[in-house]
Amino acid sequence: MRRDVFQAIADPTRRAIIMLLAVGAMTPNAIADHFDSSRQAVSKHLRILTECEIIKQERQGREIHYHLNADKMKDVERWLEQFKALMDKRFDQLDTVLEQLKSKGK
Amino acid sequence: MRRDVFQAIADPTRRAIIMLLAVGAMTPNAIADHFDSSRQAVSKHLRILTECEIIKQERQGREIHYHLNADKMKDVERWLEQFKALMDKRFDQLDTVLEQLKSKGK
DNA sequence: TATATTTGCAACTGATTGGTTTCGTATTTT
DNA sequence: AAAATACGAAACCAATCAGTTGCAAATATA
Repeated sequence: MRRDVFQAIADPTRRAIIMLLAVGAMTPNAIADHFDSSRQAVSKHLRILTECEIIKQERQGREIHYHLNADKMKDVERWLEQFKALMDKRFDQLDTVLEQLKSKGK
Repeated sequence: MRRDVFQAIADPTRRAIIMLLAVGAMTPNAIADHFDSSRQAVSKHLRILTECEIIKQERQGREIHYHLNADKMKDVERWLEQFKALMDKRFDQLDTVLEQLKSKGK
C-alpha cells in the first residue's frame, strides 16, 4: 500500500476534507455533515488520511477531533518546485539554442 | 473514472514520467528504458496521463513523441495556493486571539 | 444502571488499478 | 516484397478503493 500525500490528495473528497481541517479541527460527524457521503465512507477517508499522516486524532471525551498536519503538504510543494525548476531549465536551454541561432545568423 | 492532474500524480511512476518529459519529449520505448516496468505497463501510464491531458502525442513516422502539457500542472499549484491561503488565514485568526489575550492580561 | 451518542472496525460488493501476455497495424529497413 | 521495429488495444489477473451494512466499545446522560 502506497501511503503518501499524493495518494491522500488524489481523491476529491479527501481534498475537501483537508480544506475543511485547514480551517480548524473537527469531529468525524461534523466533517461528514459537509458531504453527501455517509459517515462510514468519510470515516474510511479519514483512516487513509491518518495513514498518510496528513491528519491526526485527538480524543476529547467521547469525541475525536481530527486536526491537520500541514507539514506533510510540503512534500507536494517540494515536488512541484522540482518540477518547475526542471521546466525553467528547459526554457533556459531553449533560450541558449535561440541565442546560438541568432549569432549564427550574423 | 476521475481524470485529473491529482489522479495523474498519485502514482510514483507517473510522477517520474512527468519529470522525464519536463526535460524533453520522448518516445514510449525511451521512457520505458528508464524504468523496471515493461513497455506495456509504461504504455498504460501514458494512456492515463494522456486522458488526464497532462501529456500529448505527436506522431513522427513510426515513432510517437510524448510531450508535456505543463499548464495542467497549474491545477495542483492553484489548489496548493488555496490551501496555503486558508492556513494563513487560520494563523491570522490565532494571532488575533493571542493579541486579545495579551491585551486582557494588561 | 439503562440508554443514547460518537466512533472505529470487519465483512462484503462493484469498479478501478497496475501489471502481464498476446495480437494487429503502421512504418522503416533490407 | 519480406523482415524488423514501434506502438496501441484487448483480454486477463491480483490487489486496492470507495462505498455499503452491521456491530462492538467507549463515553455521556437519564
